[in-house]
Amino acid sequence: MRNISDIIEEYLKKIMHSNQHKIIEIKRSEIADRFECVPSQINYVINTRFTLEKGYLVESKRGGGGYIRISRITNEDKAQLIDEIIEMIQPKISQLKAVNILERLLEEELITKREAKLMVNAIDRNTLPFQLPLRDEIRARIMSAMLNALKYEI
Amino acid sequence: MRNISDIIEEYLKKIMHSNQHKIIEIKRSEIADRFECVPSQINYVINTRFTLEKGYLVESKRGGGGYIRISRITNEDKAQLIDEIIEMIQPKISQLKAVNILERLLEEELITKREAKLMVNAIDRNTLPFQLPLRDEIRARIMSAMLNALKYEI
DNA sequence: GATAATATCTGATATATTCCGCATTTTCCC
DNA sequence: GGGAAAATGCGGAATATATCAGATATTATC
Repeated sequence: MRNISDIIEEYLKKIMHSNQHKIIEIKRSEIADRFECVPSQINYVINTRFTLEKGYLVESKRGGGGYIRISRITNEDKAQLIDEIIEMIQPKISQLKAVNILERLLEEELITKREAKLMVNAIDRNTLPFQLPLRDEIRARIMSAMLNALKYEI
Repeated sequence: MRNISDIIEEYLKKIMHSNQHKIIEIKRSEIADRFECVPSQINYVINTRFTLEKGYLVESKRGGGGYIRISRITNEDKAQLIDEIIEMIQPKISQLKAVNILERLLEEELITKREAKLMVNAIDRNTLPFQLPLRDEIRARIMSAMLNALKYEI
């Protein structure tokens, strides 16, 4: 007998694959009712089986009209490269090194010129009003966040 | 089944876009009757979905002959729009308002989905490890820097 | 059997929607 | 000029929905 988490996971993947766009939108309470468990059980299933590393993007909205939306996403090689870059820049990175990384991504056509310029501006020393080493730490955080946004196509 | 606020929002946007000048004038009570909700529900929809950050201007008149008028703010000049947004967000901006601005720029096709996502991640509260109001101030600076990168074509 | 990993649920918290009850403004009529 | 009708605005309560930390239970591994 499998556990309720496996059953819910299987159900969600089934309805996702039957959807041409590989995207589903659910209400926690409805799924919980259907499988006779508490609503936060759905959170557990989603947080453990539908992660970015496994190729899913989860978005949600609280309150009346709330929902949970799960999308399938792709492009593992690029994701891996970006993960390596993110790991490289922890826990802080200088502006010069950051710009070099962005130039590399531009050369490999993983980002556009506009995106490069946007990111360069976001992490410029004039944008971040802190002393070193805090400025380099904040720069690493912002850089990582932006790179994370590039890992997958939707 | 979606909630009544989303339905009213969609209806208002539809009649606005079918209008060449992107301006509509409504009576609260008429819309409320049409969608079978209380009149103040219209206030809620307008106050949350038709904000300045999202590119709308709302005017109204109470009393007999009262109305609500909603206009789409149009900007012929992209650089001017971005300058106005940069001015709007000084000296600090909340994450919600920033996201609304980016959605507006996305709607007007001034930025791509990827660029929007990149910027949303850069200014997310999880990226900026500060207490309020400093976090909103840093957010404004990063946002301004990124918007400045978009003012002109490369 | 001890420990680690995973699963399930509780209770608190965050966010969004809907409506109530009243305030305010404007127009019309006597 | 005053009162009634026609209109919108708003603070707050109630309700609807999701997330999350942590406690506890179950299962897996050694």
